[in-house]
Amino acid sequence: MRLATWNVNSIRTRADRVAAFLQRHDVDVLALQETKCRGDQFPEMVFGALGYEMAHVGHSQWNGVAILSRVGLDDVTEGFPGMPSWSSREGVDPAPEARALGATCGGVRVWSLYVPNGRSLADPHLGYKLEWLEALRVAAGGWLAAEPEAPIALVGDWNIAPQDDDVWDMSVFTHSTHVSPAERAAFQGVVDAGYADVVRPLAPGPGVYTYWDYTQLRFPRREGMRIDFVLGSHALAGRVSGAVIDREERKGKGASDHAPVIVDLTD
DNA sequence: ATGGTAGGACACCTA
Repeated sequence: MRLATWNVNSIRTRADRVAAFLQRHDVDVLALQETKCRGDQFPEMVFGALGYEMAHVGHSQWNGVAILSRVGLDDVTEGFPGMPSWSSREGVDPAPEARALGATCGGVRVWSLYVPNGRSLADPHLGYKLEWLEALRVAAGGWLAAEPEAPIALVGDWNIAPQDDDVWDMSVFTHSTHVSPAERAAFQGVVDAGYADVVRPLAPGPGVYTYWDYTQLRFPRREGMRIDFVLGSHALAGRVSGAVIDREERKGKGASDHAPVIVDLTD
């Protein structure tokens, strides 16, 4: 089974590109983030024609996650138990949730995750991000406590660069989110709950990234960040036979600012 | 301290 994750930055703008990607790589399951459309706007026909079932949770403007699968799509769940809601906070404008979608595909429990962007170290969104990750740690730890050998993949845009090598220049990030000790500890918390980064051993850094800002020629200058991850439970990690970050997808006009991450699993 | 570019409900916010 071939599993991929991609922050697509608008599924409507890039539906054809995603379709071509699915075919080029022979992908079985694709988790998408930042679909940026309502449920009724999702281009279902494009992917249905290719034999994929899909589930998606959307919003008019931001966020939005989806899972496409041609190996079954069962037990679809919006959000994880305990997932905090930004809009429940007082004194701040409601922001869209639509950040987590789970489904069982080909026997693997797949979660497409779009971790909140902390915006800046002083912004209350960073507190929300940490709260969200803590709730994920608790939920994901609970799944393994109940079933230690469950094959579970937590995939998506984590908005965290866990290691210094995951950004092109640490000095640029000294007072920024994505690299703060608190965010890195939150990421490590999920790892400690029983989920390993299954891509890094097969695509080690430095200089290996999944995201390049659209501005300032970051991509041609190779100034990127590794912030998209496939974290796998013990049972899932033991089945990983390959991993690729498809840097080619960041090239050319009409590219997302993120590259897809692809993992091969033995049956 | 700002700007650069790209997305969206588009002249303004978010990434």
